[in-house]
Amino acid sequence: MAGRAAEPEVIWARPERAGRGPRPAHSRADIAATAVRVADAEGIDAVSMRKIAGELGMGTMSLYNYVPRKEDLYELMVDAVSAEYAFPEPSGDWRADVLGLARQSRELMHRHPWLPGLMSPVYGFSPNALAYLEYCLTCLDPLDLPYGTKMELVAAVTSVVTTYVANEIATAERTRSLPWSAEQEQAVRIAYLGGQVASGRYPRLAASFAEDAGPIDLEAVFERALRRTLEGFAAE
Amino acid sequence: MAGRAAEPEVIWARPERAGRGPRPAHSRADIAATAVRVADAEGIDAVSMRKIAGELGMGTMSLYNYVPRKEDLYELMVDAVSAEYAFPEPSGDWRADVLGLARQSRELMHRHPWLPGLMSPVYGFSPNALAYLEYCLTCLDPLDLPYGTKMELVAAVTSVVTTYVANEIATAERTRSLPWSAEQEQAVRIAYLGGQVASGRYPRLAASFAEDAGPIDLEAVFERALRRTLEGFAAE
DNA sequence: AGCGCACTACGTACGGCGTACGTAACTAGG
DNA sequence: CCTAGTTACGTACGCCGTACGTAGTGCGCT
Repeated sequence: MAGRAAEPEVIWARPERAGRGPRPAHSRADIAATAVRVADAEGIDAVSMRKIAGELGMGTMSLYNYVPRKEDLYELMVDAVSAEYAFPEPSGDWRADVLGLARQSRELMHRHPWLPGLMSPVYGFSPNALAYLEYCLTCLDPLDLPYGTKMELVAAVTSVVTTYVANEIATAERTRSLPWSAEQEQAVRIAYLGGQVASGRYPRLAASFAEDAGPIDLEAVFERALRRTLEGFAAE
Repeated sequence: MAGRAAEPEVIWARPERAGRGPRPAHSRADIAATAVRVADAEGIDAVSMRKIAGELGMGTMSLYNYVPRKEDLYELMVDAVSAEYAFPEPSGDWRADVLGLARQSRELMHRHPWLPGLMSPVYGFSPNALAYLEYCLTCLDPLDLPYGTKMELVAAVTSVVTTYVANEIATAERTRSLPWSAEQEQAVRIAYLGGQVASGRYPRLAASFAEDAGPIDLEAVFERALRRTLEGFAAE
C-alpha cells in the first residue's frame, strides 16, 4: 500500500506533544521566540531552518519534527508577536478603541519590522489572531452593524496599518543597511526623478513636487489614513 | 587604488545601451516580457536569474549585464505590466474615473497574480508608474484638494486594491496547486476553527460565523472597500 | 587612423537554501 | 512486554543569487 497522501496542515490543529515516542526537547514557544529573536536582530532573511535549528542546539532536520514546513515557522512567529497586544477594557468609544489598537499594531510592526511582510490572510486563524479578532469585535459592540460589516472594518484597518507601516519600514530600512549612504541614494533618485519631471511630460507631478515640500510626517499620514477609514464606516 | 565603492542603482537611470562595447543582443523589454511570461505561467518562484537567462538563450551571468540585481528584474516586471493600463480621457467625475482605474488594477493583478507581491513603494518611479501617477492626478483635477492630499488618496486606493486582490489571489491559489484537495483543506480548517469557536472563548466570533453565512462575494467586498475609501476623501 | 577602454558574453565556483530520505534510539498504548 | 510511532540527526540533492576571471568587441578620443 502506498504511503498516505499528503494531508492539509494547520499547525494549530496538530498537538504539540504526540502520544508516543521520546519527550520533545523543545516547545513551540521556544522555537517561535528564537525565530523572532533572530529576525529582529538580523532580518527575516536570516531566519532559515538551519539557523533556527542551530540556535536551538538541534540538528537541522530535527526542527522538521516541530515545524513541518518553513511557512509554518513564519506562522508561529506571527502568532508569537501577536501575544504582545494589550487588550484593555473597551471604553465604549469604538473609534478610540480601534485607533488605539491600530497604534499598537504600528508599534508592534516597528518592533518587529519583518511582520508586515509576513502578514497574510492565511495566518488569520492562529490562537492569538483569534483573540485579537474577538477583541476587535468587542470594541465594535457599540457600533450597530452586522458582523459581516464589522469584519470588513477590521480588514480595512488591518490593510491600512500593514501597508502604511510597511512603507515606513521600507524607507527606513533602505536608509541603513545599504552599502551606500542615504545621501547618495537620495541624490540619485532626486536627480533621476527631477530629470523626468522636468521633461514636461508630467505637469501635475511637477506641480506636486513643487508644492510646499515640507518634510513628510509619516505618523500624521498614518493617523489621517486611519481616521478616513473609520469615518467611512461611521457614516454607514 | 581600490575599485569604486558600490553606487546606488536606479535601473531607470542607467542607459539601456552603453556607448562602448558590442551591441547588446537583447533589450530590457525582451527581458521583462520573458520574466512576465514565466511568472504568469509558472509562478513568481520560477523567475530565477538562471531560468530567465536560459529562456533568452544567454548564459546566466550575461543577464547581469542588463539587470544588476534580481530585485531590478522584479522592477522591470512591474513596470512592464503597468504598460497594460488604458488611460481614457478623464470624464470629469473623479470618483468614477478612479473607480475605473482601480478596477483595471484588479484585473491586471488577476492577469498577473504575482503582481501584488512585488508591489513596493520603492518601485514607484518606473516610467509607467510615473505615467500612472500623472494620470491619477489628472483624474483628480476636479477635486479641490492640495496635491499632497491627492497623493494620499492615490496611496489609499493602491493600498486597498493591493491588499484585497492579494487576498483574493491567495485564497484562489491555495485552492489549486496544492497537493491536497480544496475540500480537504476546507474541512481541516473548518474543523479546527469550529472547535475553537465552539470552545466559548470567542462568543462574538461565533456569532459572526453564525450570521447568515451566504457565500462571500469578493468583488462586492472590493467595491465596498473602494467606495468607502473614496468617500473619506470626498468628505474632506 | 588607430589605440585603449568600457562593455558584452560566459564558465566556474562559493556559500547558502529547503527538504527528502534513511537510520538509530526511545517511550507510551495495547 | 512488545511494537508502532515519535524524536533526533547526518547525508545528499537540486536549487538559488552572484563574485570573479577571461576573452572578444567596437565606440570615443587622441
